Amino acid sequence: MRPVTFDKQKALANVTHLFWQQGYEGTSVQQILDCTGLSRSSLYATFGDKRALFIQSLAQFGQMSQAACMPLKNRGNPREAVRQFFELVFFVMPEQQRRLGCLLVNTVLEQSGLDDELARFASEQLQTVEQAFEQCFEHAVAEGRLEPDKDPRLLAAFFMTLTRGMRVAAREGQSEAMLRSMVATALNILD
Amino acid sequence: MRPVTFDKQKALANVTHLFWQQGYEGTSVQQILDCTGLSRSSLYATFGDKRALFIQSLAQFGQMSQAACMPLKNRGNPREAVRQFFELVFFVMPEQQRRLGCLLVNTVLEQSGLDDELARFASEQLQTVEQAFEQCFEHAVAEGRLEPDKDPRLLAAFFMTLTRGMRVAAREGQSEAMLRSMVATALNILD
DNA sequence: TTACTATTGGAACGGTTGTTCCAAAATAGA
DNA sequence: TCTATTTTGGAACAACCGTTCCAATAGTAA
Repeated sequence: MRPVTFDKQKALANVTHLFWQQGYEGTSVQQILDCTGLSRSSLYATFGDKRALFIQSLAQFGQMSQAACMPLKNRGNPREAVRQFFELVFFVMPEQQRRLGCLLVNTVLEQSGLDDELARFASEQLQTVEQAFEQCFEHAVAEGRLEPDKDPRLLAAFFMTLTRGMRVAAREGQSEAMLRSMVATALNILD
Repeated sequence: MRPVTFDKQKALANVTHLFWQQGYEGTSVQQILDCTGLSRSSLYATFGDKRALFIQSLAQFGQMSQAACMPLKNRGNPREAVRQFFELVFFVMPEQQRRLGCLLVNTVLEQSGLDDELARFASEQLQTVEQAFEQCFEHAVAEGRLEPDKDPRLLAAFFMTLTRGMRVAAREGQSEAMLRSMVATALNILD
């Protein structure tokens, strides 16, 4: 048997980055071949067609998003947990990468009404992050770190929506300083 | 001379609605012909090519967005002005329309990195709305309706980013009740 | 070295894209 | 009614889309 000569994971990462920049419809199979160095046959053999490949990219990106939820799972000051979440999602990466926004958000907007299955898949990944927020706040209320009149579900939706908005703003080129200020402003909601 | 038999404004409105649903790349010229009833020749004669037509759609949508800023221009309680803005942008229309999100936001995400000129044009329309927010808060501070330690520019960016996020959430199918709650939560920032 | 098998490169496919062009149709003015 | 002018319908275009297929290649095991 002849062995595969390319790194599947690395190829997928490159493709994900391409989809992240240009979206699903904006990326052609030819560009995918160029950026991975794969041949058409190899691409279809290892990943299936373009749509299947895109789903794998969404899944990979979703896992990265999950990783950014880690601070929300540490018990402690919820305000600090949320701050660290935004730090991970927006400010750890270089500006060039922050300007791409979020592949999941981009996909929801691009594919709603066109391929609702893709849009729903992306949306589900985002909801997982929202659940991490919600659990963080639930624990905080239970442990007295958050006033009991705060609604964990509403707060989670609020911060998730702010995240979505900041992803859009980042793609519009909003400055890091302004993004940081908005986080600081929003954190007052928790007091 | 032979007169034109169709209503140009109505045709543009139909096209705008189509772009709003499906995006720029997701909409084919054939679909545009079907939804307007125009022939290829008439379309190209009156609107130019697809890209030029899309720009006209963006401009039309931008004007609608400006109209929603009216409450921000009335002197009075800024909190009430902001509340009315969200009322106009999200809750006056039927759910079916709210679920489309915002053509400008959709375009920013779709076209950044592909056709930066289109993305910038859409982004500029959004910034005009942000300026309306900023002037509203500036006046409010000057007239003592808002505490002087509030930064109008930051508050404007914050509410604009919340709007962007809510537009995404609306396209994801977020309920009206939840969207209303998020507005109520955000308004606390002004206290 | 030989035979086998999975991988690979590239040609070829039908379909759709946006755009152009031209002849036919239709109306206003004379 | 006749002419002039513009709109209109539809054919035709080249370019690109995603996908399939097949023969050549290359590495492995015997």
